[in-house]
Amino acid sequence: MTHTPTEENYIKEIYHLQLVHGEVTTNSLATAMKTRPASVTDMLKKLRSKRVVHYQRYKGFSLTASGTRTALSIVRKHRLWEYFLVNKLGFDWHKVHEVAEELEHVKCEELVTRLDEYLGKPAFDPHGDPIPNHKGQLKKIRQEPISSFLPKQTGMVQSVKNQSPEILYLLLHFGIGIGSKLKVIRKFDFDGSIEIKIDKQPPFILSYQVAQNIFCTK
Amino acid sequence: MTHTPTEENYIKEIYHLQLVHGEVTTNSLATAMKTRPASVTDMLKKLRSKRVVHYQRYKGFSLTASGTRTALSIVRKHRLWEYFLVNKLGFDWHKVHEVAEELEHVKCEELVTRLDEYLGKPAFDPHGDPIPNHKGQLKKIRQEPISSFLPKQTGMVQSVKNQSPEILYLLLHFGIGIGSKLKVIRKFDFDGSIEIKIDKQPPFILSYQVAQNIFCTK
DNA sequence: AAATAAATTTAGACAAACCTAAAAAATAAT
DNA sequence: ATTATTTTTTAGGTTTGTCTAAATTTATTT
Repeated sequence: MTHTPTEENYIKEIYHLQLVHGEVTTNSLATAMKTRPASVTDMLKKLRSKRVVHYQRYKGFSLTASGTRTALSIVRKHRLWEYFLVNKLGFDWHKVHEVAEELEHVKCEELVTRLDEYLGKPAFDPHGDPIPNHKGQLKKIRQEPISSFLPKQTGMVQSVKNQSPEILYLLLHFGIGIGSKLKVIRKFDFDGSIEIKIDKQPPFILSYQVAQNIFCTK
Repeated sequence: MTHTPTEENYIKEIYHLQLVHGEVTTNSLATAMKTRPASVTDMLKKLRSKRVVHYQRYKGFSLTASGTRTALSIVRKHRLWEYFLVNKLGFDWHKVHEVAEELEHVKCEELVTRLDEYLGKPAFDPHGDPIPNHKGQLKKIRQEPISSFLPKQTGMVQSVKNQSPEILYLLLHFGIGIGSKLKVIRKFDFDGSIEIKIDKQPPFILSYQVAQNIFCTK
Protein backbone atom coordinates (compact mmCIF):
# COMPACT_ATOMS: atom_id res chain seq x y z
CA MET A 1 0.00 0.00 0.00
CA THR A 2 1.43 3.32 -1.00
CA HIS A 3 0.53 6.69 0.45
CA THR A 4 0.71 10.30 -0.72
CA PRO A 5 3.11 12.58 1.17
CA THR A 6 0.08 14.21 2.80
CA GLU A 7 -1.24 10.87 4.01
CA GLU A 8 2.21 10.03 5.32
CA ASN A 9 2.34 13.30 7.26
CA TYR A 10 -1.02 12.55 8.87
CA ILE A 11 0.10 9.03 9.76
CA LYS A 12 3.31 10.30 11.33
CA GLU A 13 1.48 12.96 13.29
CA ILE A 14 -1.12 10.52 14.61
CA TYR A 15 1.74 8.29 15.73
CA HIS A 16 3.48 11.17 17.53
CA LEU A 17 0.36 12.41 19.28
CA GLN A 18 -0.51 8.89 20.40
CA LEU A 19 3.01 8.47 21.74
CA VAL A 20 3.27 11.80 23.53
CA HIS A 21 -0.29 12.37 24.80
CA GLY A 22 -1.57 8.81 24.82
CA GLU A 23 -4.48 9.81 22.55
CA VAL A 24 -5.40 11.82 19.48
CA THR A 25 -8.51 13.81 18.73
CA THR A 26 -9.75 15.44 15.55
CA ASN A 27 -9.00 18.86 17.02
CA SER A 28 -5.52 18.08 18.31
CA LEU A 29 -4.59 16.51 14.99
CA ALA A 30 -5.97 19.52 13.13
CA THR A 31 -3.85 21.84 15.26
CA ALA A 32 -0.74 19.70 14.80
CA MET A 33 -1.28 19.51 11.03
CA LYS A 34 -2.06 23.24 10.81
CA THR A 35 -5.33 22.46 9.11
CA ARG A 36 -9.06 22.46 9.99
CA PRO A 37 -10.97 19.76 11.85
CA ALA A 38 -13.17 19.28 8.78
CA SER A 39 -10.11 18.41 6.71
CA VAL A 40 -9.01 15.94 9.35
CA THR A 41 -12.38 14.20 9.16
CA ASP A 42 -12.00 13.91 5.38
CA MET A 43 -8.55 12.39 5.77
CA LEU A 44 -9.67 9.98 8.51
CA LYS A 45 -12.24 8.51 6.14
CA LYS A 46 -9.54 8.09 3.53
CA LEU A 47 -7.10 6.51 5.98
CA ARG A 48 -9.83 4.20 7.28
CA SER A 49 -10.55 3.01 3.76
CA LYS A 50 -6.83 2.24 3.45
CA ARG A 51 -6.87 0.35 6.78
CA VAL A 52 -4.43 2.75 8.39
CA VAL A 53 -6.71 3.81 11.25
CA HIS A 54 -9.57 2.40 13.23
CA TYR A 55 -12.21 5.10 13.05
CA GLN A 56 -15.89 5.46 13.92
CA ARG A 57 -17.53 8.83 13.53
CA TYR A 58 -17.77 10.76 16.78
CA LYS A 59 -16.02 7.89 18.56
CA GLY A 60 -12.37 8.69 17.96
CA PHE A 61 -9.60 6.93 16.07
CA SER A 62 -6.19 5.26 16.41
CA LEU A 63 -3.57 3.65 14.21
CA THR A 64 -4.06 0.02 13.19
CA ALA A 65 -1.15 -2.40 13.58
CA SER A 66 -0.29 -1.88 9.94
CA GLY A 67 -0.71 1.90 10.30
CA THR A 68 1.78 1.83 13.16
CA ARG A 69 4.27 -0.07 11.04
CA THR A 70 3.88 2.53 8.31
CA ALA A 71 4.41 5.33 10.85
CA LEU A 72 7.58 3.70 12.14
CA SER A 73 8.97 3.35 8.65
CA ILE A 74 8.40 7.07 8.02
CA VAL A 75 9.96 8.01 11.35
CA ARG A 76 12.88 5.75 10.46
CA LYS A 77 13.46 7.53 7.18
CA HIS A 78 13.09 10.95 8.75
CA ARG A 79 15.66 10.24 11.45
CA LEU A 80 18.14 8.51 9.16
CA TRP A 81 18.10 11.56 6.89
CA GLU A 82 18.58 13.87 9.90
CA TYR A 83 21.57 11.77 10.90
CA PHE A 84 22.95 12.00 7.38
CA LEU A 85 22.47 15.76 7.17
CA VAL A 86 24.24 16.40 10.47
CA ASN A 87 26.95 13.73 10.47
CA LYS A 88 27.83 13.58 6.81
CA LEU A 89 26.89 16.96 5.38
CA GLY A 90 27.71 18.98 8.50
CA PHE A 91 24.33 20.70 8.97
CA ASP A 92 23.56 22.40 12.29
CA TRP A 93 21.07 20.23 14.18
CA HIS A 94 18.38 22.90 14.32
CA LYS A 95 18.17 23.16 10.55
CA VAL A 96 17.66 19.53 9.61
CA HIS A 97 14.08 18.83 10.62
CA GLU A 98 12.53 20.82 7.78
CA VAL A 99 14.71 19.19 5.11
CA ALA A 100 14.14 15.71 6.52
CA GLU A 101 10.38 16.39 6.28
CA GLU A 102 10.84 16.32 2.52
CA LEU A 103 13.43 13.58 2.24
CA GLU A 104 11.34 11.16 4.32
CA HIS A 105 8.77 10.91 1.50
CA VAL A 106 11.18 9.58 -1.11
CA LYS A 107 9.93 6.13 -2.00
CA CYS A 108 12.66 3.52 -2.36
CA GLU A 109 13.26 0.63 -0.01
CA GLU A 110 16.78 0.11 -1.32
CA LEU A 111 17.59 3.73 -0.58
CA VAL A 112 16.65 3.33 3.08
CA THR A 113 18.60 0.10 3.41
CA ARG A 114 21.70 1.52 1.78
CA LEU A 115 21.52 4.80 3.67
CA ASP A 116 21.19 2.89 6.94
CA GLU A 117 24.26 0.77 6.07
CA TYR A 118 26.21 3.82 4.92
CA LEU A 119 25.55 5.60 8.20
CA GLY A 120 26.50 2.52 10.22
CA LYS A 121 22.95 1.61 11.30
CA PRO A 122 22.70 4.39 13.88
CA ALA A 123 20.27 3.88 16.79
CA PHE A 124 19.74 7.56 17.61
CA ASP A 125 19.26 10.69 15.52
CA PRO A 126 21.06 14.02 16.11
CA HIS A 127 18.40 15.07 18.65
CA GLY A 128 18.81 11.84 20.59
CA ASP A 129 15.57 10.30 19.37
CA PRO A 130 15.68 6.58 18.66
CA ILE A 131 15.78 5.48 15.01
CA PRO A 132 13.51 2.47 14.41
CA ASN A 133 15.46 -0.41 12.86
CA HIS A 134 14.25 -2.15 9.71
CA LYS A 135 11.82 -4.17 11.80
CA GLY A 136 10.45 -1.02 13.44
CA GLN A 137 12.10 -1.68 16.79
CA LEU A 138 13.31 1.22 18.95
CA LYS A 139 16.19 1.36 21.40
CA LYS A 140 15.08 2.86 24.69
CA ILE A 141 17.16 4.74 27.24
CA ARG A 142 16.09 5.63 30.78
CA GLN A 143 16.39 9.39 30.78
CA GLU A 144 15.02 12.29 32.81
CA PRO A 145 14.87 16.03 32.26
CA ILE A 146 17.86 17.85 33.72
CA SER A 147 15.31 19.91 35.66
CA SER A 148 14.67 16.85 37.87
CA PHE A 149 18.35 16.36 38.76
CA LEU A 150 19.62 17.46 42.21
CA PRO A 151 22.58 19.78 42.81
CA LYS A 152 25.98 18.05 42.35
CA GLN A 153 24.45 15.39 40.11
CA THR A 154 25.84 14.98 36.60
CA GLY A 155 23.97 13.89 33.51
CA MET A 156 24.79 13.17 29.89
CA VAL A 157 22.45 14.74 27.36
CA GLN A 158 20.56 12.05 25.44
CA SER A 159 17.77 13.92 23.71
CA VAL A 160 15.81 17.14 23.45
CA LYS A 161 12.02 16.92 23.74
CA ASN A 162 10.89 20.14 22.13
CA GLN A 163 12.66 20.25 18.80
CA SER A 164 11.76 23.69 17.53
CA PRO A 165 14.67 25.36 15.75
CA GLU A 166 14.49 28.04 18.46
CA ILE A 167 15.40 25.82 21.39
CA LEU A 168 17.96 23.89 19.36
CA TYR A 169 19.58 27.13 18.37
CA LEU A 170 19.64 28.27 22.00
CA LEU A 171 21.32 25.01 23.07
CA LEU A 172 23.87 25.38 20.27
CA HIS A 173 24.63 28.81 21.71
CA PHE A 174 25.22 27.33 25.19
CA GLY A 175 27.41 24.62 23.70
CA ILE A 176 24.96 21.89 24.69
CA GLY A 177 24.58 18.93 22.34
CA ILE A 178 23.82 15.22 22.48
CA GLY A 179 26.56 13.67 24.63
CA SER A 180 27.34 16.87 26.58
CA LYS A 181 28.03 16.25 30.28
CA LEU A 182 26.07 18.66 32.46
CA LYS A 183 26.71 19.16 36.17
CA VAL A 184 23.94 20.79 38.21
CA ILE A 185 25.48 23.46 40.47
CA ARG A 186 22.32 24.73 42.10
CA LYS A 187 18.63 25.25 41.55
CA PHE A 188 16.64 28.43 42.08
CA ASP A 189 13.29 27.55 43.59
CA PHE A 190 11.80 30.90 42.68
CA ASP A 191 11.54 30.19 38.94
CA GLY A 192 12.96 26.67 38.70
CA SER A 193 16.02 27.82 36.79
CA ILE A 194 19.23 25.81 37.17
CA GLU A 195 22.91 26.68 37.20
CA ILE A 196 24.86 24.27 35.00
CA LYS A 197 28.55 23.60 34.52
CA ILE A 198 30.18 22.01 31.49
CA ASP A 199 33.88 21.08 31.77
CA LYS A 200 36.21 23.87 30.67
CA GLN A 201 33.37 26.36 30.31
CA PRO A 202 32.13 28.99 32.72
CA PRO A 203 28.88 28.02 34.48
CA PHE A 204 25.60 29.34 33.08
CA ILE A 205 21.93 29.35 33.94
CA LEU A 206 19.14 27.56 32.12
CA SER A 207 15.48 28.55 32.48
CA TYR A 208 13.06 25.92 33.76
CA GLN A 209 11.35 25.81 30.35
CA VAL A 210 14.62 24.88 28.70
CA ALA A 211 15.77 22.50 31.45
CA GLN A 212 12.53 20.53 31.16
CA ASN A 213 13.37 19.71 27.57
CA ILE A 214 16.90 18.42 28.07
CA PHE A 215 16.76 14.71 28.78
CA CYS A 216 19.80 13.08 30.39
CA THR A 217 21.08 9.80 31.76
CA LYS A 218 22.85 9.80 35.14
CA MET B 1 9.95 31.98 -7.44
CA THR B 2 9.11 28.48 -6.27
CA HIS B 3 7.64 25.72 -8.34
CA THR B 4 5.63 22.58 -7.67
CA PRO B 5 7.33 19.26 -8.45
CA THR B 6 5.07 18.95 -11.50
CA GLU B 7 6.09 22.37 -12.79
CA GLU B 8 9.73 21.45 -12.20
CA ASN B 9 9.30 18.26 -14.20
CA TYR B 10 7.83 20.18 -17.12
CA ILE B 11 10.65 22.73 -16.97
CA LYS B 12 13.28 20.00 -16.96
CA GLU B 13 11.63 18.20 -19.86
CA ILE B 14 11.34 21.37 -21.96
CA TYR B 15 15.04 21.94 -21.33
CA HIS B 16 15.94 18.41 -22.40
CA LEU B 17 13.84 18.46 -25.55
CA GLN B 18 15.25 21.85 -26.54
CA LEU B 19 18.76 20.51 -25.99
CA VAL B 20 18.32 17.22 -27.81
CA HIS B 21 15.96 18.13 -30.68
CA GLY B 22 16.55 21.85 -30.89
CA GLU B 23 12.84 22.53 -30.39
CA VAL B 24 9.81 21.50 -28.38
CA THR B 25 6.20 21.18 -29.44
CA THR B 26 3.03 20.66 -27.44
CA ASN B 27 2.80 17.12 -28.75
CA SER B 28 6.39 16.12 -28.12
CA LEU B 29 6.22 17.50 -24.61
CA ALA B 30 2.96 15.66 -23.99
CA THR B 31 4.58 12.40 -25.11
CA ALA B 32 7.68 13.01 -22.98
CA MET B 33 5.57 13.88 -19.91
CA LYS B 34 3.22 10.94 -20.49
CA THR B 35 0.25 13.24 -20.49
CA ARG B 36 -2.16 14.79 -23.03
CA PRO B 37 -1.55 17.82 -25.27
CA ALA B 38 -4.47 19.58 -23.56
CA SER B 39 -2.71 19.24 -20.21
CA VAL B 40 0.47 20.65 -21.71
CA THR B 41 -1.41 23.70 -22.96
CA ASP B 42 -2.80 24.27 -19.45
CA MET B 43 0.68 24.04 -17.95
CA LEU B 44 2.19 26.33 -20.59
CA LYS B 45 -0.24 29.06 -19.57
CA LYS B 46 0.78 28.59 -15.97
CA LEU B 47 4.49 28.61 -16.78
CA ARG B 48 4.05 31.70 -18.92
CA SER B 49 2.36 33.51 -16.06
CA LYS B 50 5.38 32.59 -13.95
CA ARG B 51 7.75 33.89 -16.66
CA VAL B 52 9.31 30.48 -17.19
CA VAL B 53 8.46 30.20 -20.88
CA HIS B 54 7.82 32.47 -23.81
CA TYR B 55 4.54 31.26 -25.21
CA GLN B 56 1.98 32.44 -27.74
CA ARG B 57 -0.95 30.22 -28.54
CA TYR B 58 -0.47 28.20 -31.71
CA LYS B 59 2.99 29.77 -32.13
CA GLY B 60 5.14 27.53 -29.98
CA PHE B 61 7.14 28.11 -26.82
CA SER B 62 10.64 28.05 -25.33
CA LEU B 63 12.30 28.60 -21.95
CA THR B 64 13.05 32.17 -20.89
CA ALA B 65 16.52 32.99 -19.58
CA SER B 66 15.23 32.61 -16.03
CA GLY B 67 13.42 29.38 -16.99
CA THR B 68 16.70 27.99 -18.30
CA ARG B 69 18.44 28.86 -15.05
CA THR B 70 15.70 27.03 -13.17
CA ALA B 71 16.07 24.01 -15.47
CA LEU B 72 19.82 23.92 -14.90
CA SER B 73 19.38 24.04 -11.14
CA ILE B 74 17.01 21.06 -11.29
CA VAL B 75 19.38 19.15 -13.58
CA ARG B 76 22.19 19.98 -11.16
CA LYS B 77 20.30 18.53 -8.22
CA HIS B 78 19.27 15.45 -10.18
CA ARG B 79 22.83 14.65 -11.23
CA LEU B 80 24.39 15.39 -7.86
CA TRP B 81 21.94 12.96 -6.25
CA GLU B 82 22.73 10.34 -8.91
CA TYR B 83 26.40 10.76 -8.15
CA PHE B 84 25.69 10.37 -4.44
CA LEU B 85 23.59 7.26 -4.93
CA VAL B 86 26.21 5.52 -7.05
CA ASN B 87 29.46 6.70 -5.46
CA LYS B 88 28.46 6.88 -1.81
CA LEU B 89 25.60 4.44 -1.42
CA GLY B 90 26.80 1.91 -3.98
CA PHE B 91 23.68 1.81 -6.19
CA ASP B 92 23.92 0.25 -9.65
CA TRP B 93 23.83 3.03 -12.22
CA HIS B 94 20.68 1.83 -13.92
CA LYS B 95 18.64 2.15 -10.74
CA VAL B 96 19.41 5.72 -9.74
CA HIS B 97 17.45 7.79 -12.24
CA GLU B 98 14.07 7.03 -10.72
CA VAL B 99 15.18 7.84 -7.17
CA ALA B 100 16.94 11.03 -8.27
CA GLU B 101 13.65 12.08 -9.91
CA GLU B 102 12.24 12.38 -6.41
CA LEU B 103 15.29 13.74 -4.63
CA GLU B 104 15.74 16.56 -7.15
CA HIS B 105 12.56 18.23 -5.88
CA VAL B 106 13.74 18.66 -2.29
CA LYS B 107 13.89 22.39 -1.70
CA CYS B 108 16.95 23.57 0.22
CA GLU B 109 19.77 25.62 -1.22
CA GLU B 110 22.07 24.70 1.65
CA LEU B 111 21.46 21.01 0.95
CA VAL B 112 22.66 21.35 -2.64
CA THR B 113 25.71 23.34 -1.63
CA ARG B 114 26.70 20.91 1.10
CA LEU B 115 26.01 17.84 -1.02
CA ASP B 116 28.15 19.30 -3.81
CA GLU B 117 31.00 19.94 -1.34
CA TYR B 118 30.62 16.51 0.22
CA LEU B 119 30.88 14.81 -3.17
CA GLY B 120 33.90 16.93 -4.13
CA LYS B 121 32.10 19.16 -6.65
CA PRO B 122 31.92 16.48 -9.36
CA ALA B 123 31.64 17.67 -12.98
CA PHE B 124 30.01 14.52 -14.37
CA ASP B 125 27.29 12.20 -13.14
CA PRO B 126 27.47 8.37 -13.20
CA HIS B 127 26.18 8.28 -16.78
CA GLY B 128 28.83 10.76 -17.91
CA ASP B 129 26.45 13.70 -18.21
CA PRO B 130 27.84 17.06 -17.08
CA ILE B 131 26.68 18.42 -13.73
CA PRO B 132 25.99 22.17 -13.93
CA ASN B 133 28.00 24.06 -11.32
CA HIS B 134 26.35 26.49 -8.91
CA LYS B 135 26.36 29.13 -11.67
CA GLY B 136 24.70 26.75 -14.12
CA GLN B 137 27.85 26.21 -16.18
CA LEU B 138 28.51 22.83 -17.81
CA LYS B 139 31.81 21.15 -18.64
CA LYS B 140 31.86 19.92 -22.20
CA ILE B 141 33.82 17.04 -23.65
CA ARG B 142 34.31 16.31 -27.35
CA GLN B 143 32.86 12.86 -27.68
CA GLU B 144 31.52 10.66 -30.43
CA PRO B 145 29.51 7.45 -30.47
CA ILE B 146 31.72 4.37 -30.55
CA SER B 147 29.76 3.41 -33.69
CA SER B 148 31.65 6.18 -35.56
CA PHE B 149 35.11 4.87 -34.55
CA LEU B 150 37.23 2.96 -37.05
CA PRO B 151 38.75 -0.47 -36.48
CA LYS B 152 41.89 -0.40 -34.27
CA GLN B 153 40.83 2.91 -32.71
CA THR B 154 40.42 3.05 -28.96
CA GLY B 155 38.01 5.21 -26.99
CA MET B 156 37.22 5.91 -23.37
CA VAL B 157 33.54 5.83 -22.45
CA GLN B 158 32.36 9.27 -21.35
CA SER B 159 28.60 9.04 -21.37
CA VAL B 160 25.57 7.05 -22.44
CA LYS B 161 22.91 8.85 -24.46
CA ASN B 162 19.86 6.68 -23.97
CA GLN B 163 19.59 6.18 -20.24
CA SER B 164 16.80 3.68 -19.96
CA PRO B 165 17.45 1.12 -17.23
CA GLU B 166 17.41 -1.50 -19.99
CA ILE B 167 20.47 -0.28 -21.88
CA LEU B 168 22.33 0.54 -18.66
CA TYR B 169 21.67 -2.94 -17.41
CA LEU B 170 22.92 -4.38 -20.69
CA LEU B 171 26.14 -2.34 -20.45
CA LEU B 172 26.61 -3.45 -16.85
CA HIS B 173 26.37 -7.01 -18.16
CA PHE B 174 29.12 -6.37 -20.76
CA GLY B 175 31.27 -4.74 -18.08
CA ILE B 176 31.05 -1.34 -19.78
CA GLY B 177 30.93 1.73 -17.57
CA ILE B 178 32.07 5.36 -17.61
CA GLY B 179 35.87 5.29 -18.02
CA SER B 180 35.97 1.87 -19.70
CA LYS B 181 38.52 1.69 -22.53
CA LEU B 182 37.00 0.16 -25.65
CA LYS B 183 39.02 -0.99 -28.66
CA VAL B 184 37.16 -1.44 -31.94
CA ILE B 185 38.24 -4.75 -33.49
CA ARG B 186 36.03 -4.69 -36.57
CA LYS B 187 32.73 -3.46 -37.91
CA PHE B 188 30.07 -5.47 -39.69
CA ASP B 189 28.59 -3.38 -42.46
CA PHE B 190 25.55 -5.60 -42.80
CA ASP B 191 23.90 -4.44 -39.57
CA GLY B 192 26.44 -1.91 -38.27
CA SER B 193 27.33 -4.06 -35.28
CA ILE B 194 30.86 -3.74 -33.86
CA GLU B 195 33.30 -6.13 -32.25
CA ILE B 196 34.81 -4.60 -29.14
CA LYS B 197 37.68 -5.58 -26.89
CA ILE B 198 38.22 -4.52 -23.28
CA ASP B 199 41.58 -5.34 -21.66
CA LYS B 200 41.64 -8.73 -19.93
CA GLN B 201 38.19 -9.64 -21.25
CA PRO B 202 37.19 -11.75 -24.24
CA PRO B 203 35.97 -9.65 -27.20
CA PHE B 204 32.24 -9.21 -27.70
CA ILE B 205 29.83 -7.71 -30.19
CA LEU B 206 27.62 -4.67 -29.72
CA SER B 207 24.58 -3.98 -31.87
CA TYR B 208 24.48 -0.72 -33.81
CA GLN B 209 21.60 0.52 -31.60
CA VAL B 210 23.74 0.08 -28.52
CA ALA B 211 26.98 1.39 -30.10
CA GLN B 212 25.21 4.60 -31.15
CA ASN B 213 24.52 5.37 -27.51
CA ILE B 214 28.01 4.90 -26.13
CA PHE B 215 29.89 8.20 -26.38
CA CYS B 216 33.68 8.11 -26.14
CA THR B 217 36.74 10.33 -26.35
CA LYS B 218 39.68 9.17 -28.44
C1' DA C 1 -6.97 28.16 -53.80
C1' DA C 2 -9.71 24.88 -51.81
C1' DA C 3 -9.75 20.63 -49.31
C1' DT C 4 -7.79 17.67 -46.12
C1' DA C 5 -4.89 16.53 -42.33
C1' DA C 6 -2.35 17.57 -38.30
C1' DA C 7 -1.41 20.21 -34.29
C1' DT C 8 -3.10 22.96 -30.80
C1' DT C 9 -6.43 25.04 -27.85
C1' DT C 10 -10.92 25.56 -25.44
C1' DA C 11 -14.78 23.81 -22.76
C1' DG C 12 -16.33 21.27 -19.26
C1' DA C 13 -15.41 17.40 -15.74
C1' DC C 14 -12.98 14.87 -12.15
C1' DA C 15 -10.06 13.63 -7.86
C1' DA C 16 -7.15 15.20 -3.96
C1' DA C 17 -6.68 18.15 -0.24
C1' DC C 18 -8.10 21.99 1.44
C1' DC C 19 -11.66 25.64 3.00
C1' DT C 20 -16.20 27.96 5.48
C1' DA C 21 -20.58 27.65 7.43
C1' DA C 22 -24.10 24.93 9.29
C1' DA C 23 -25.81 20.67 11.46
C1' DA C 24 -25.35 16.84 14.57
C1' DA C 25 -23.51 14.37 18.39
C1' DA C 26 -21.13 14.14 22.70
C1' DT C 27 -19.87 16.31 26.95
C1' DA C 28 -20.33 19.53 30.73
C1' DA C 29 -22.97 22.62 33.60
C1' DT C 30 -26.81 24.08 35.80
C1' DA D 1 -32.84 16.16 33.17
C1' DT D 2 -32.63 20.12 30.59
C1' DT D 3 -29.72 23.52 28.77
C1' DA D 4 -25.35 25.17 27.18
C1' DT D 5 -20.90 24.29 25.37
C1' DT D 6 -17.57 21.85 22.92
C1' DT D 7 -16.31 18.59 19.52
C1' DT D 8 -17.00 16.47 15.37
C1' DT D 9 -19.13 15.83 11.05
C1' DT D 10 -21.65 17.10 6.78
C1' DA D 11 -22.57 20.05 2.82
C1' DG D 12 -20.94 22.54 -0.64
C1' DG D 13 -17.14 25.15 -2.76
C1' DT D 14 -11.93 26.14 -4.35
C1' DT D 15 -7.42 24.97 -6.58
C1' DT D 16 -4.05 21.94 -9.00
C1' DG D 17 -3.21 18.92 -12.49
C1' DT D 18 -5.35 15.79 -15.03
C1' DC D 19 -8.83 14.01 -18.58
C1' DT D 20 -12.18 13.67 -23.09
C1' DA D 21 -14.49 15.70 -26.74
C1' DA D 22 -15.14 19.44 -29.63
C1' DA D 23 -13.50 23.61 -31.85
C1' DT D 24 -9.93 26.33 -33.89
C1' DT D 25 -5.68 27.36 -36.17
C1' DT D 26 -1.83 26.01 -38.94
C1' DA D 27 0.34 23.04 -42.33
C1' DT D 28 0.08 20.02 -46.26
C1' DT D 29 -1.95 18.20 -50.46
C1' DT D 30 -4.11 18.21 -54.44
